[in-house]
Amino acid sequence: MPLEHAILSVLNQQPMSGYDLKKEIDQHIGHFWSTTQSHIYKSLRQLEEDGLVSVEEIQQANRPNRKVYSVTGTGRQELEEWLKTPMECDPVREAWLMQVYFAHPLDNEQIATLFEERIQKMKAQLDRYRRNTPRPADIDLLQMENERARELWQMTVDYGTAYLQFQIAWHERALQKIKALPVSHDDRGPNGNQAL
Amino acid sequence: MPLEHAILSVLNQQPMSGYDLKKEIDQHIGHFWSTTQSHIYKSLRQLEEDGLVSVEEIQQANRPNRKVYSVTGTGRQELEEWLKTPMECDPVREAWLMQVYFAHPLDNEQIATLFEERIQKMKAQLDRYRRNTPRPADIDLLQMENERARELWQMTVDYGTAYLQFQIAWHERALQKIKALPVSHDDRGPNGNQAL
DNA sequence: AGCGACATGTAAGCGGTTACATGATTCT
DNA sequence: AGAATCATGTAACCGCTTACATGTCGCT
Repeated sequence: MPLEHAILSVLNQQPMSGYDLKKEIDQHIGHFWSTTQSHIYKSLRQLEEDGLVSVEEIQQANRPNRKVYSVTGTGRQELEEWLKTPMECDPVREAWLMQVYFAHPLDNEQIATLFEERIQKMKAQLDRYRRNTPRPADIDLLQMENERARELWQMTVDYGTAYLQFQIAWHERALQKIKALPVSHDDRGPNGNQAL
Repeated sequence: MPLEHAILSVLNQQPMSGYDLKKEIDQHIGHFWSTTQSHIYKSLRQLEEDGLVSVEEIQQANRPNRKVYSVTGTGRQELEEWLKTPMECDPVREAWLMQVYFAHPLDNEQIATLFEERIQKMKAQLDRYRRNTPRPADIDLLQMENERARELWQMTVDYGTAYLQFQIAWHERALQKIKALPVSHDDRGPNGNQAL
């Protein structure tokens, strides 16, 4: 469903093929929503079935034909309604917290290492994020129609850094707590973890 | 996969049935990992197929038989390896950011409303979260073997509040930016949104 | 009489990913 | 010669959810 709305939104700005959609989506919202070719083609088929988009096949010499999709009237209605309906706030759901909760058979250093490695990974991720998302100077290259669009886009970029910084900060605070944890009474020295 | 490891971890503390697992999981990690009966039964079957757990069917008079699952040797090995391997940091992925990015055809007040409604929802969510997760006083009721386990559990609870607070704070900052956004040049007064 | 706890599951669907298939053209 | 770009998809799987099916017991 999320992808279908993204597709609808992009097509509303400009009709295009599945192939183009992939590039457009990667470029504009890829920093918070990755996707795949096959999923796009699948969603496109669904959208067509539901009458939200229409296709025009364009003959091409020397390369595969293109299927150019446009939003229909119904599609535009659906899009408008989606845009105006605030999204649900998903409940907290973090698989890695399982590891924290179930870590009690490990000794403090082992748990600390787990956190340190995650912190390293997240810092690397933040670095990559900053390198890969275009900065204000490059924005003109992604030709955005207006100032408004550019600022909204910038907000989505900022969310990513803010989120990663939050994660890193939380993990660093958590790491301090781990180090101050009472020593496991399961701990029998270097050969611990008898609970496993 | 995440659920399977949670099951393995719980069973490692104490063999039990699928029915009991559901309650145990809800109680202990439900604040960051919701699940369903059917998913548990399915995972249990998978774990058995993979030889990570074994079953013992217990005859009961006057009520359905129970199938009590225990972790096997292989299961314990798998569990240990999982516990010591730091989890991946998933890339940012937030469907609601789509709405932010694609909101440019709406006028400022409409976007602001979207944010305000989300903020309200998240505050309600935070309230519920605080009410529903047991506080330190109640912890003894969930009999946790030791101080260590209790503190790790507390960390997972704290993550939830920290996360929701972060979200709310980000949205509030974003709301201010929205209000300062240049007026849409699509804006034709009260009957705006000609781009839709 | 009706509901919730006890206890097991199946079937279908959802949104998504991974791997694979095809085949011409252009760039290095 | 080999890789990237253009352009379409299919099939199988993943983790998970929703809805449904079955049946007893004890409480109100």
